[in-house]
This record gives sequence, C-alpha cells and structure tokens, in this order.
Amino acid sequence: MPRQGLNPRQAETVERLLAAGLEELRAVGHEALTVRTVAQRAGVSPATAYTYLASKNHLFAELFWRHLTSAQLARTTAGTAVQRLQATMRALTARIVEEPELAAAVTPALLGADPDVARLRLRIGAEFLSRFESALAEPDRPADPGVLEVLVLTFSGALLQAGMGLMTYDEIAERLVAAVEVIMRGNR
Amino acid sequence: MPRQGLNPRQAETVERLLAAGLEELRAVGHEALTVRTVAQRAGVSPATAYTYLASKNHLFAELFWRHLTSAQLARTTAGTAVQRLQATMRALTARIVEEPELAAAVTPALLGADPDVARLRLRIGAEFLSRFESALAEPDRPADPGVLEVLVLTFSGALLQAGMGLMTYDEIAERLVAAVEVIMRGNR
DNA sequence: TCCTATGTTGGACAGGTGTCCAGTCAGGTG
DNA sequence: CACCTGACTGGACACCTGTCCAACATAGGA
Repeated sequence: MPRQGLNPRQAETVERLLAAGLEELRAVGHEALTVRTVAQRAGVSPATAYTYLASKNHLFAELFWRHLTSAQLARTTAGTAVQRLQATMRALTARIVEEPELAAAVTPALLGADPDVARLRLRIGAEFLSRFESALAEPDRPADPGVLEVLVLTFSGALLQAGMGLMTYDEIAERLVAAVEVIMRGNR
Repeated sequence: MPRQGLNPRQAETVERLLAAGLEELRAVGHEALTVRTVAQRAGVSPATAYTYLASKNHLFAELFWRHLTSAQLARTTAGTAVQRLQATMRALTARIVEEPELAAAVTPALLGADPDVARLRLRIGAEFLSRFESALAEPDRPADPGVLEVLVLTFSGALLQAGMGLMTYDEIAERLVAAVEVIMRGNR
C-alpha cells in the first residue's frame, strides 16, 4: 500500500522499488519479471518488496498510474469537440505507447482481484473519464453522459484489443480517431 | 489442443474434462479452480488433463466458446437496425450472464499468451463481429465498417468493465442498449 | 489367443507466488 | 552515550503451475 503516510525512509524504498520495477520491465518484459528480481535490482530483500507491493499486478498498476499521470497533457478549448476528442485519443495512446512493455503488462494486471489493484483501477478509469469529459464539454454545454460512456467503453475496448495483440498500439490511435468521428456524427 | 482429429476415446476424455471444468467452476469459482481438481472431478489423472488442456486459461476460453456457440441465437431481419442491434446486445449479455463464474473467469483468461487461448480469442472476436454485422446490415445496404468497429469496441469495453467489477453483467445490457442509440444517432 | 499401439497414469521436477516470523541494524530520543 | 523503535532481512513455508517420462492397461488386429 504505497503512498499513505510513509515516512521518508519508506518512501525512498518505495521509489527505489518502483524505479527498479520499470527498469526490470524494460529489460526482461513482464512475463519474466518477478517481484524477487525487482527487489534484487532495487537492492532490497524480497520480504521488504512484499511489504510495499501486494503483488506483481499491483506493481504494474502502480507503474501505469504513475506513467499516465506524471506528464499532464494540455487541455485546450480550441477547435470542435470532435477535434479535441481526437487529440485526447491520440495523446492518451501516445503516452501509453511510450512504454510498450508496461502497456502489455497492465492490461491483464488491472483485471486482478487484489484490493490495491482495484483501487488503482478506479483511479485510472476516473482519469480517462475526466480527460474525455473535458474534451467533450463546451463552455456553454456540459458533456452528454451517454456519449461520454460510449467514448470510455470504446477506449477501453481498444486498449483491451491492443492488450490482446489484435491491434498494435500504433493502430489503435487511428482507429479511435475514426471511432470519434462515427460516434459524434449524430451528437455534435 | 482439443478437437482436431481425436479418436472417440480421446473425445470422450475431453468431454468429461470440459464438463468437470464447468461443474468445478460453478462449485468453487475460478480462483479456487485448478487443473488438477478438474482432472480429479473428471476421474482422470492430472497428466492426462494437461495433454488436452494447455492451461487453466485455455480451459476457460474453451468453455466460454462452447457456451457462446452452443445455443445459436435467432437472427431476424425485422425492425430497424437499431432495434436489431439492441436485441443482439441483450441476447449476448443474457447468454453470458447465464454463467457468471465463467464470465468472470474468461475475461482475464482471454488475455493469456498461450497459442490455444489466442486461437479461441480470435474465434470469439469473430463471432461477436459477425453477430453485430448481421444485425447492422440491411438487405440493400451492407454494414458500415466504421460503425461496426465502434460497436465491437464498445461491446468489448463493456465486457471488460463487467469483468473488472465496475458494472454488473445485468447493468451492461442496458448500458449497451443506450450506447447503440447514441452510436446510431448519426448513422441510420 | 496373443500382440501391439497408444491413451492413461503416477510421481518427480523446476520454477513462481505470496506469507510469516524471529532476528538484525541504524537513527532519532532521552 | 545508551537505548529503543521500527524498517529491513533471511529463509522457510505451503501451494500452484506446467513439464516430463518410464510404466501400465486396454482395445482391436493378426
């Protein structure tokens, strides 16, 4: 359970673990990564790693959450809603594709049942929702909840398909741009 | 690798394994199920089970595929495309919700990397696509590929959210019905 | 009837997962 | 400066996963 009232020493340990996790992920991929190898790379014992990381899935979810939110994307009000949504789709997928191994790892990881994973899952979902909401809303008109829901479902569906290997992460951006056009056709 | 050129004795063993798998799934849930307990329930040794089931994930994928296709749904041409799509959404989710444990099991399972899982994943995706396609197409007009893709993505997104526990499988039907309305608003 | 092909078996194997706990060590407190 | 709190350690634990292989048994052909 990282992040809730940790003293500096503990925070430092968590940072080292997460940094080591990302390195290990890049180095060997998510299949080969184990919490113990991450612990070793962080110069920490496995027991310690397990006091901060509930599971491999939790590690991936935490890394993904950090990756997603560490660089905040510009939210403009310029252009039409369609253009803003398409820009959001591109920006999100671009951010995700920066760490392909992380993307591959997080899709199954977020389906896990650990409470820590569930917590992060909600936060990540809320983040996506909020991005789409601010892209869709006009100064004088709030976002239509029905349209918003379709956008979120479509986006998660695309991530799922990419996670399964049915689409590359490069393809999903253009598919999503096309999808926005289709969805918004009757909802401008 | 079930199903390809098995002699009657082997086919019988596979049937017993799959039946036992479904029973076990209903009885103890997908977390507690192991290939070995399924083998035991089927009255077969673990080694035998592994000659037909590459993995737990493969078992779930196979069971889901069978469940999905064992009762073929009526495909009418009556009503509007929106109505047919909504009926398809309801029918698919109704079929899935019949076996809630199977639904919960298959979502993570289909993300697996085993070749057997990948094969079934493609088949299942193709099945969904074909259902939506025949609901969307008019006698005189083929289905719009862009709309079709949005429908499939939305549907997989909804399944994903249900698999994560963000929605119940009962909720997703009505959400999907609403989603069809939104998507088709500009695409009738 | 015997033989043989082949499906099935038991059991060992090498890994991985997450848990637990008694023991160690260092940094801040008195 | 001695102490003591609390983070960290080492290592064993129970369990699961999928693989392998020599041995067994049984149905169908000779």
